[in-house]
Amino acid sequence: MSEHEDEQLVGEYPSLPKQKRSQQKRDALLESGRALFIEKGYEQTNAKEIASHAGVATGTFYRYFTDKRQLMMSLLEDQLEKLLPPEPNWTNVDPESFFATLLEQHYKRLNRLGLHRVLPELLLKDPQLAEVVAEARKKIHARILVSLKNAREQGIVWADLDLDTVSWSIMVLSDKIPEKLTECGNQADYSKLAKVICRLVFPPDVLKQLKLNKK
Amino acid sequence: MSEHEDEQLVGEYPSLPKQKRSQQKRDALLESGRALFIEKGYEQTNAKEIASHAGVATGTFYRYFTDKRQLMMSLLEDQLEKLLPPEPNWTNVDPESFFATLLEQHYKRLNRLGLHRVLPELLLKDPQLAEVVAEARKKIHARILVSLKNAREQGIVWADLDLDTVSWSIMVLSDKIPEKLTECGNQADYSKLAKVICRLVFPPDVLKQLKLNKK
Amino acid sequence: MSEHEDEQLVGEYPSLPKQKRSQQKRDALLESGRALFIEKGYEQTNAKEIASHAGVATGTFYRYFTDKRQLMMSLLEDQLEKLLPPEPNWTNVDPESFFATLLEQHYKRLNRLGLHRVLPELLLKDPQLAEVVAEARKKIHARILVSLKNAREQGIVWADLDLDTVSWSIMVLSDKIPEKLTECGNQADYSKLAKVICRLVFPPDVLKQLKLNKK
Amino acid sequence: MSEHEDEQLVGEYPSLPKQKRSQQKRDALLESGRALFIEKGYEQTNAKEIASHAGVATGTFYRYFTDKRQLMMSLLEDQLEKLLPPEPNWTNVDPESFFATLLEQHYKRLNRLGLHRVLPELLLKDPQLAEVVAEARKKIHARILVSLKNAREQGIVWADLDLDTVSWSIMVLSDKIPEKLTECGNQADYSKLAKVICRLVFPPDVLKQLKLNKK
DNA sequence: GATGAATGAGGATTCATTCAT
DNA sequence: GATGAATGAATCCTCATTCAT
Repeated sequence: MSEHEDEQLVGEYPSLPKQKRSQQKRDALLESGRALFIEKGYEQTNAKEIASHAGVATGTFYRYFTDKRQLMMSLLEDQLEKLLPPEPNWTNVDPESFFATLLEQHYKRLNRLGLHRVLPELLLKDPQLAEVVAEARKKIHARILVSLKNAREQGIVWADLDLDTVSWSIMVLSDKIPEKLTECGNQADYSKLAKVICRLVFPPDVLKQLKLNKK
Repeated sequence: MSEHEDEQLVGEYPSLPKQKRSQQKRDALLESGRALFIEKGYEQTNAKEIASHAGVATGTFYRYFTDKRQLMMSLLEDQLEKLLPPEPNWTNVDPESFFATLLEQHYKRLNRLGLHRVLPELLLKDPQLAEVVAEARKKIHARILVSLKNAREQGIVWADLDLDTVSWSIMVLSDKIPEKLTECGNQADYSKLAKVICRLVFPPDVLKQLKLNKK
Repeated sequence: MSEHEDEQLVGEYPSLPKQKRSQQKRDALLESGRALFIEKGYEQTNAKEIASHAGVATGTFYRYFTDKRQLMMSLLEDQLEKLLPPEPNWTNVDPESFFATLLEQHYKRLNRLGLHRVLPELLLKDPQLAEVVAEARKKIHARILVSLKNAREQGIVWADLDLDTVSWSIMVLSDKIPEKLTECGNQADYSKLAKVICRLVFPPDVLKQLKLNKK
Repeated sequence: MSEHEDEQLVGEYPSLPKQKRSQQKRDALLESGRALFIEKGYEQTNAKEIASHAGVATGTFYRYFTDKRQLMMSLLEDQLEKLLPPEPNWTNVDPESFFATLLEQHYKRLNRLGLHRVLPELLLKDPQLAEVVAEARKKIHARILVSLKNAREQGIVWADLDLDTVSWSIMVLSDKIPEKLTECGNQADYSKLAKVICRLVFPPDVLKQLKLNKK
């Protein structure tokens, strides 16, 4: 057998759960893994704990996952794509409100996943997983970039900024919201940050016009 | 040298090395710790490896540090403050070049430290250390904020943005440079990012004026 | 069986063994611990040895005991009270034979426990355990004292001796039998020591009378 | 070199200290060893601590002793023989006062040595040392036995007791004084125990006569 | 399928002893 | 002689993984 046999993203499941009870157990394990990874960190959580938190025996864990790394991968697979932002139609929205709402939603999703707290640790130790994450980030980045390019074609974004850099900046700032809220403490910062992001994208006069359009 | 000179934040060392050879060993251990933490991750590195990488016996490690956590703390203490940005005089510099240079320096420092790759992992598991880091970040944030406030008094920054949010954004974007360079691959992105940051701070006409002043 | 039945003095076990096989392993570990403590001394025995002597893996030891100290405590708990002497009815027994038999039994019990050889070492290093042992000794002392007091009320013991001191002396001499047999080598010394003890308790004429009563 | 080269009692000294400074250091080490053995137990004390308590470097310890075992042996050699009781002249003393005084002195010596607290631990792990101690005890036992035999020739001890057992009992009870004082707390128990011991030796009428002789 | 007891390699740490200064 | 830093074998304990029930 090749050492690389599980180089598809998540590897083969020890068994493909087809029945309802099985699926429930697998879900319980995923959820317990997520909760414990967030609470105590990836490294500090072991398979036994995940199993017992999910109300199953240690051995059962290994029926559904080869190890906690695979469970982690499944979590990521399930959820990373949920972070893709929607494609906005700039002429229909108030960009500041739009970004503020987006940031809040993004923050809530990040918080629900919670994984952003453990990811950095994992990326270092698990290059395969790092790739999965990088891929997801590239998608997000690309999605933002496309929006910006569309907007530029409409002549509504700064002409002198590198859109790739701008979209990357938006992504980074969005990702760091949880940290900002922790560091600065103010729960209503979304609109402030939304304003900052809008400045990166729209010249003030354009922004004013867009707001008027909306109303 | 006073016996108490480094009894601050990190607690007492198992032994305060007084002799030159000792200091060399301690330094070798610190450097090995740094290198291995960066290379393999904090969790994946153990005291034995650090010692052997530094060319000393396992026991010697414990002569100088109570455990690898303390070594980590020492690394941070030694180096976090080196990340403080200088206080700029906006009327004397071309802001874009200034930021580009700053970003490049910051990137090089981060890379030299390398610790940014292991920090996230640690912050989760070690609240005491998290505090040290948060403190350092607050200092950096504050330093940037002060610069911006001075600039605002000179009427040279956007009047409608929250400076706290702007300075936080600058810090976050700076910190993520290593990641950007990895993700996007382009080593000459500093000026692009510098432009983006300048847009957050200076209205375009002000910026043009500042550039002229410089010349 | 109640889950709480042995949560007394020794604290909770890492796991309360419920199954028969488990109980067997736990017992095997206890027995191995006892044997090795006696053979090599407490300090000289480690968990790995106890486990391998019991035919289980090191980790299994830690499933049943937090450390060897707890195993020691369990041994003591199980067995100290077995050393309590029976309450004699002086008018029904030949005191010399009674004591001789008692001494022999006590000796055999001590030998079976074997712990008397390691106890002194432990008492110094483990005050909690020292308390357990002191408590047991106090019970034994008290039991002897009660017997003597009853006998004195019947007017059959020396009137001029301090009964507390006498009962303490009996306890001490009994405890040292193993040492005496080692030092002096004579296995049939029980009756000699019994005579000595009888002299501490009964005036010769009373003793003669008691012997007659018996016959 | 033979593995048995130090089978004389204490082994060869790494160096025979002839000079005053050396002798002082050696004494300081012995005293520190004694103090720490008593305070923390033999096993719990290490060479480094003994050295530092004596105000010398670790290496110096090994100049004077091959290891802490040898230091222990030296302590015993120096002091065990001090425990030999004096030869009494029964016709000249009040036996009860004599024994009471003897017990008190013995107790004080034991306490000064303090070693009785660590001996049991050692005897088990170090048969060579056990022999040294057994030898010393035999001497003490013999000394008491001789006294008793002399007394018996004068017809002043019980005729029906085994003198060997009686002398052994006296030794054991004497050795346990520290424990009795701890267990029972009464510092003035010497005379009570002296009475008990006298009962083992002298018939009451003889004792009365001896007391009269004294006066 | 499910269980959870058992495994044992591996990490963290200590300390008796040596030896360069 | 004296020093104390350095050594590394040995110990304690954990936990990912297996497997008999």
